[in-house]
Amino acid sequence: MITAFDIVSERLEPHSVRVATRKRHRLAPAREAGETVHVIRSGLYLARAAIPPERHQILGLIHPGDIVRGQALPPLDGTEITAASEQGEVWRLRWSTVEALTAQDAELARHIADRCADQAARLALHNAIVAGLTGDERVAALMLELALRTGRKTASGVTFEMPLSRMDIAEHLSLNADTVSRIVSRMRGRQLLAATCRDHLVCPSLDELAQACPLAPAIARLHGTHARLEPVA
Amino acid sequence: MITAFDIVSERLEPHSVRVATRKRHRLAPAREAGETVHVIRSGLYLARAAIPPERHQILGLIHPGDIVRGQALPPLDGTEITAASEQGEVWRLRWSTVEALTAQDAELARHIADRCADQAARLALHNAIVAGLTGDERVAALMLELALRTGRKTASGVTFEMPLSRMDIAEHLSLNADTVSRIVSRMRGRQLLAATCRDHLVCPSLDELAQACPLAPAIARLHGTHARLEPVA
DNA sequence: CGTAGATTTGAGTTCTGTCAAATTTTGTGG
DNA sequence: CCACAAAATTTGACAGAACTCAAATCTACG
Repeated sequence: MITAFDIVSERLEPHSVRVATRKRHRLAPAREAGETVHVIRSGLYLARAAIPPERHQILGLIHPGDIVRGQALPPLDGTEITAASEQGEVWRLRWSTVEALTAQDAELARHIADRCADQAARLALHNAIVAGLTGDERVAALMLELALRTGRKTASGVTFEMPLSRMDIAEHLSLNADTVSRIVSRMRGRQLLAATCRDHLVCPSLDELAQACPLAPAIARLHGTHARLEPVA
Repeated sequence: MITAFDIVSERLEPHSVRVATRKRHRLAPAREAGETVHVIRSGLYLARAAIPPERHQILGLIHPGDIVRGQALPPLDGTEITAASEQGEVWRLRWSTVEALTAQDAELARHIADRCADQAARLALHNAIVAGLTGDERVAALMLELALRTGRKTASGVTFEMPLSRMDIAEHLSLNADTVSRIVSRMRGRQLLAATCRDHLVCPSLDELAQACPLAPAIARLHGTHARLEPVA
């Protein structure tokens, strides 16, 4: 099956610079002169910014398939994209190149516009999550998102990578690292989550996790019920 | 001077349905089948959604010039656009129409893509504001945004329309209506704001208001230092 | 002028943040 | 492979900001 991801990849690849990243690798997007686009191929990334004085804020999670142009990031100091996963790959190119290509290729233009709209919807949903839910519900939302995106069905439940530190989670969900720790402990106690090795979690039941988050249906619709999670036929 | 707004308007007008709105008028965007686009001509609008059970959340403020396609809103129940201003005008058309037009017109495509990127940047900035600032700072951020967008220089300072109720502000900033009331009272006490008639506020000094919000520079960059606010030459 | 709705304000509660100490994990060198 | 230092996480005690509930005002409008 040819996906939108494939089409975008095929068209942009010849004009892209491949960047292999390791954890904490930082990409510096340009907003204006020589505006850049980053196309995420694999791995999880974070858009972050500094809030004066001495604070950091995660603006959003960036997943494979996402297309991030510099102008779509706010003009905050220290705005950058950092790799959360141990390894990942990003393609970098200039927005002017993308403009030239989409002017010739309506299909590409459509896929890129759709991608940007989806990402805007995710940002808005994240607004709703942070603004409208309790700490516990927010953490459940994040776990659900990662489980749906990267989880794999195993004997004990859905196993997924958790590349974010407590501090990252806190900055993403507008909580405190200590509070996040408490909430995760509580969730382990309620059997909503279990740790396997470090950096990996198991969710025994996605349904129960979804119960813990009022906005779970919307998260599922935007992050997809991944094929890997379906019972094997 | 021909602005991007003019170009977009000129091209889309023949294909649009004009909608004149009054306060609390609700527009229902379609996400999928017959996906809609709303082009804001005048007035302030709110994107809102319901959070089960019995809660509402404002996803973002929508200003004149903004282009809102259905797919850029999250798939939450009760997602809609409501008019905040007493009167406003919106043009409604189908996204498929916009796609057909942009395929023929690279300039239009560029302006629309830029607009969507700016709006994404605003969403991300709003994330940072709600997630990273105190209640007082958030309210200052909102007041600054509205003052920059719609303010006019008068003898006593910058006068601007405040079409949002305390409840709206609370839902937008993730606070409680009572708390918003307290914060605004405190700001009046500190001379950061004063009320003229109902629905209108005066800010004696935008600089002092900006001092009260750590992210003021980014807000100013995204919402512009409006010409009306410049001292008359 | 009177009523319905919005706003303001007070009192008490709860959740989360702050700080500090204990514990676990990770990375490095022997 | 083990020991040790550095970093991250967990947990407790306390403080503070924001929420809830309720009553008092204020405003809009018929």
